Amino acid sequence: MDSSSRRRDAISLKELAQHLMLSQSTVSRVVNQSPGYLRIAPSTRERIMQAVAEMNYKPNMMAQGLRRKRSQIVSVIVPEISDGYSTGVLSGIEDSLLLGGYFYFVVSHRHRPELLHEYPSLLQSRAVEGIIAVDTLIEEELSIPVVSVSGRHRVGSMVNIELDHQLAARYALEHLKKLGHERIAFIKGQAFSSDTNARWRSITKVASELAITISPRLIVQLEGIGIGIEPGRVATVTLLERNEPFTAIFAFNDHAAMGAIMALHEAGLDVPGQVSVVGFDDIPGAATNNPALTTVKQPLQEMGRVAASELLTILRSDERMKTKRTIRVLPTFIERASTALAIHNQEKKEPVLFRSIR
Amino acid sequence: MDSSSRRRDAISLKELAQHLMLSQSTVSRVVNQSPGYLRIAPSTRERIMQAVAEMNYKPNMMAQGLRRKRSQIVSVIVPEISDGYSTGVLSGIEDSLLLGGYFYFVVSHRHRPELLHEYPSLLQSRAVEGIIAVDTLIEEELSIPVVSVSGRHRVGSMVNIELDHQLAARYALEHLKKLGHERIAFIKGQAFSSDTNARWRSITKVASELAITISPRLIVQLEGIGIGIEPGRVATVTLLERNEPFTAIFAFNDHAAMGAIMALHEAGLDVPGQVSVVGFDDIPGAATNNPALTTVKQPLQEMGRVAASELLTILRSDERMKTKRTIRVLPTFIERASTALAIHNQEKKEPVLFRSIR
DNA sequence: CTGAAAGCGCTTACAG
DNA sequence: CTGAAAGCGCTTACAG
Repeated sequence: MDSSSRRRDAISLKELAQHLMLSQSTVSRVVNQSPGYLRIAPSTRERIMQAVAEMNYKPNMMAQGLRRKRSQIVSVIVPEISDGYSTGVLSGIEDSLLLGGYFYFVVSHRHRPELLHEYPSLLQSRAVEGIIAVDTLIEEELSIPVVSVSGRHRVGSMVNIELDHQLAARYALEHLKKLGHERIAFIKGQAFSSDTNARWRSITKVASELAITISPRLIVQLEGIGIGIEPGRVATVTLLERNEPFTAIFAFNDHAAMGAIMALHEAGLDVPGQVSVVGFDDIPGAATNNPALTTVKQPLQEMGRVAASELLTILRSDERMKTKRTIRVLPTFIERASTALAIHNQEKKEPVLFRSIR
Repeated sequence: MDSSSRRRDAISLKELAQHLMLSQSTVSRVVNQSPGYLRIAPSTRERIMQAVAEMNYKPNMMAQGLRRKRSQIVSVIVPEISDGYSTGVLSGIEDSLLLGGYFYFVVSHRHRPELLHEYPSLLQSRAVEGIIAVDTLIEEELSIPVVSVSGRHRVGSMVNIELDHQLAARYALEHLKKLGHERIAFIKGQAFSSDTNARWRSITKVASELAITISPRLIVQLEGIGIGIEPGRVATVTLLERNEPFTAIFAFNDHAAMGAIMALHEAGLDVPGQVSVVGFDDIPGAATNNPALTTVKQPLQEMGRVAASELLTILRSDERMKTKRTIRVLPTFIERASTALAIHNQEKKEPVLFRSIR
């Protein structure tokens, strides 16, 4: 039986100290390299470090946390964990957090108000040191720092990681304009989605700069907390029923774009032959979608990484009440197969008119 | 300023007791409804409960954990968090766990051996009470219970949640057989994937029952820890280079199936016109893939839910060293657009021969 | 019916 | 250079 397969239960500082015939204080100091650590005799340090390794001593984080009043835990709160968006951000968060010696809880609220309300206090009772809110708006004022990823917070939130929505809108709109699209339909985000308004403002601004007219009859909005592509499909059906001609759709996110494409297909329309569709996010399924999605890519992992390292910075600096600030990250634009030249370009300056589906 | 917007810091049991002019013992007993709770005067109980609500008392879980030697935390370990598979399971896990009053850490090892080795002891030092291992093989023997989702464990693991691989193989193979496919290619899972062997055994077994011959030259295997569809694409390129005729591919998972379709397209082959492709898992992108994937669906959420509730059961029963057991869950079969009648059916009993791609 | 006391496993002034 | 002691916020025998 080699030492790696032998299983001992955790050993305590007290036992370790006894074994070494030293006080807990001394052992604790060298284990943690705490101030005063250097004043301890090198030979003693040596002995201690050796015993730590041999006996596989690991401090009990609950005791440590209780004493130091730091749990070394943060929490990430997302709308829905089985969603490409949250998941990309989470992956980036993990990178930064573990390097900093923190673990994280993840909780998802699924847009249920009770959960959204309960979680902060539940987490507080868990002595969580900070919160990263992904695409969710924290209403209550918390006594721990929160950094949010694309969710502007009235209160609490110290740092906001936000996409440069203006650049995003410019990418998409210039692309469509270059392809000759003039009648562009828009699928706005759900009212509860924290990005919805910021994104929409940028779109209208950029549209006017580019002299693109937005017809109110070509604006639809995602509704319901349904996950997946269904909300986008429904919105597009509504759009088609309005019987207002358009040659392109700019969707709030990739799911909505996929749903739009499904509705378009169901209505017998070709994408991108008759209608071009631009998505947003570049979630994993975007590239393999039918057709592959042209989309504005958010650097999700990077956003997570930045969020986590900002939170750690706040936690390390004792003055918790820093000034609020926003960190802007840049989108990129991915051209794939769901966009093409507007049809009236090849024919005669006249957008296609769709008959109502029903 | 109403009471909901006023922010107080956490109040301790001691302070609460002082305020009530009672001992901590008494207050603790009623807060926790611990044994002896009923012997306390109803009027006292009343007073305490009221104060708890008013002063918003929440026990400090670190102190509670230290004392009770229970952290009320478990950990989920997955290969990669931004992956449809893990994510589906996680979503189910959350449901059960939060109901039981547990929070969970999630860590992803990304197939890096150091991480795989380090995490168990890191988690142990965090006083995690149990581990749910998703598609990952824990090598070391742990002193805490682990339940695994589709990963057979030599050691440690108490409960295994496993798909009925035989039924899965039967679904896929019968489907292909019915469509007239006789020369079926197989993309096996990566060597490190814990499902690979079990699945393959079931496939060979069912194939022989159905009198389907598996040609060794039509077997390829996913390689590398690459994420996404690339490994499947590469494997399929290899397959095509072998120049051995086939009319269908049964892929290890949906990602691989998508990669296979990409490689097939690149080689100028139509799916499902010339080659049918069956996937596995039914991840979110499967339905919107081009073409939409016919696939064996794993009940991922259910698997997560069951895993979590089994773990909670073990944690609640003190006799930790229960007998090992396996819980089998059932797949379903989803027919979509990536499979069709074999070509030799329409023509003359002769499978298409592909020329080498290079 | 209720309380005083010990102790979970640590850290950290304070002292020498 | 090192140690004794207090205390973080709880729970739980033990006692009355």
